[in-house]
Amino acid sequence: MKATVPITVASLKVACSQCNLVELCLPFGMSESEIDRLDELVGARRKIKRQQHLYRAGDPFEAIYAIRAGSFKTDVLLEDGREQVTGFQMTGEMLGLDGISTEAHSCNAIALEDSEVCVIAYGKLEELSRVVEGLQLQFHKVMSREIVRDHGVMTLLGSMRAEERLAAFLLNMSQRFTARGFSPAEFHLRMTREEIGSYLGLKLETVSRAFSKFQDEGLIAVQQKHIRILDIVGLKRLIQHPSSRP
Amino acid sequence: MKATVPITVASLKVACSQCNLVELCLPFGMSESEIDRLDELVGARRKIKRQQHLYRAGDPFEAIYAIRAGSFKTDVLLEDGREQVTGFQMTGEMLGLDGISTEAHSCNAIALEDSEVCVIAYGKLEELSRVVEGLQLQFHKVMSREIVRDHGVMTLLGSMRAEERLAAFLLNMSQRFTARGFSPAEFHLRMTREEIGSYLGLKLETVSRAFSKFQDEGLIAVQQKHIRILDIVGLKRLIQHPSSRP
DNA sequence: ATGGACCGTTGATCCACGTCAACCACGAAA
DNA sequence: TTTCGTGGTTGACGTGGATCAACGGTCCAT
Repeated sequence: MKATVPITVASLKVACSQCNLVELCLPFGMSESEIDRLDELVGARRKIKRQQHLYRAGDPFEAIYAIRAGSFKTDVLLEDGREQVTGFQMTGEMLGLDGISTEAHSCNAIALEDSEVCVIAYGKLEELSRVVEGLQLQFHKVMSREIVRDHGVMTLLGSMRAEERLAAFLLNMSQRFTARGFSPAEFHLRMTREEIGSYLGLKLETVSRAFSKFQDEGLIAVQQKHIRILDIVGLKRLIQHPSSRP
Repeated sequence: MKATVPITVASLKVACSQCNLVELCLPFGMSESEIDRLDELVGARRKIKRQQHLYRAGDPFEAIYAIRAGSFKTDVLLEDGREQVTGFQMTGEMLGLDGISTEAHSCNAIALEDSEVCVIAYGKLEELSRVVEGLQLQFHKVMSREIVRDHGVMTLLGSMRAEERLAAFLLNMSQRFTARGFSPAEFHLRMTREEIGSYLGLKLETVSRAFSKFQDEGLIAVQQKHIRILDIVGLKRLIQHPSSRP
């Protein structure tokens, strides 16, 4: 049951086994020995400056990326110039899964701040996941989670009103910051109101107004991109018991 | 490089190698010999009557399903009773991928007509895709395609107006019927206006009105669930050059 | 054939959010 | 420090689609 995969030792500190994101990233749930094998997977790291593209729609697909530091947005541009943000990604999350289906990326990935990603050659991932069972399962789970997440966004866009959407967004951010060891109640958004609006299917003015309203109601404190959640329960209530719905 | 997987010969006619959906379904792009190996994958078939559930949100995840005949919708129910249809699936398409991530299904799958699915035990799929490379790649592509499709729906929900959404929906249906050897211009919808509305983030009245408007404009002919597309180009134009946008 | 449930259509009205516009806050560059 | 540009806030107003309501067609089950 020994693997015969050639072990190209990757440069020292790149190792998954030494990365503190192990619990969020692809190696999650894998055994120590399995994770050791992963170290050959991450070929290189790549730094992306704020506002720069990691990849663009149409680029040939070669690798997926794990965010090591920083954050990104993914978006789709329509012919007539409209932009739809399809997601925000933070450390430990994967980028590029959309490219597998057609062997070309179907959206743009843009850094929201200076960031760094681990480059995972897709061919290598396929190869290794044939021998490391834990990797195969975890990779499938990562893809599946993306599908579930997208269904959540579809629900939000299809059946919630503006304030519910923003409340859901804030709670989601809070939960993801928490998972990364940051405060659940206080965080810094890396994206603009316009980007939030695009993601939530709203105009930036509507986002801004909803932030102000939440502040007036004592649910949060907003100062530009800095958010403090004062009443988590209140926000949750907003989603479950929409104010005025028959 | 021979596989040591136990070959449990599945009952005769169930075989993928004899299924005319090979070009749409999981075996797409695989070699003859690879497809032969698939036959052990499909453990059984299951018939689902109209309006019955194939699985429900919360059900433990054990298998994914390939639609052999009929069609389905998937939906998510919110606490307060709102329903969001997350997709419509036709023959050859896969169901249940959402369940991998948490090992429980996250949505409901309901037959829109009397249908039949191939049951693909997930454990077996994992096992077999470790030895049959074509299967591994194709499975990843299927999942990735689902992600891309969802991004398309998010774009539709987040940045298109009612008539654009419906036009996009009709063109998508037309394209999928075509891929199955049916007419691109004439087909029978299996879902209600309310289900279409839920999927598109609109109320059923709005869907109905948009259908009528398209008919008045000579783009389509509607008679209940029967649709005839009279002007495909006109529908496409509707999406690319939204009528009244600054 | 006939009654009834469900589905679809259409009209009148309402309101949540988009649009347009003015202004303000902050950070980077000079 | 001033200036400039980008991003955020707020107000006034307009509108696309939701809501409410009435009615019509189709398909079953009896």
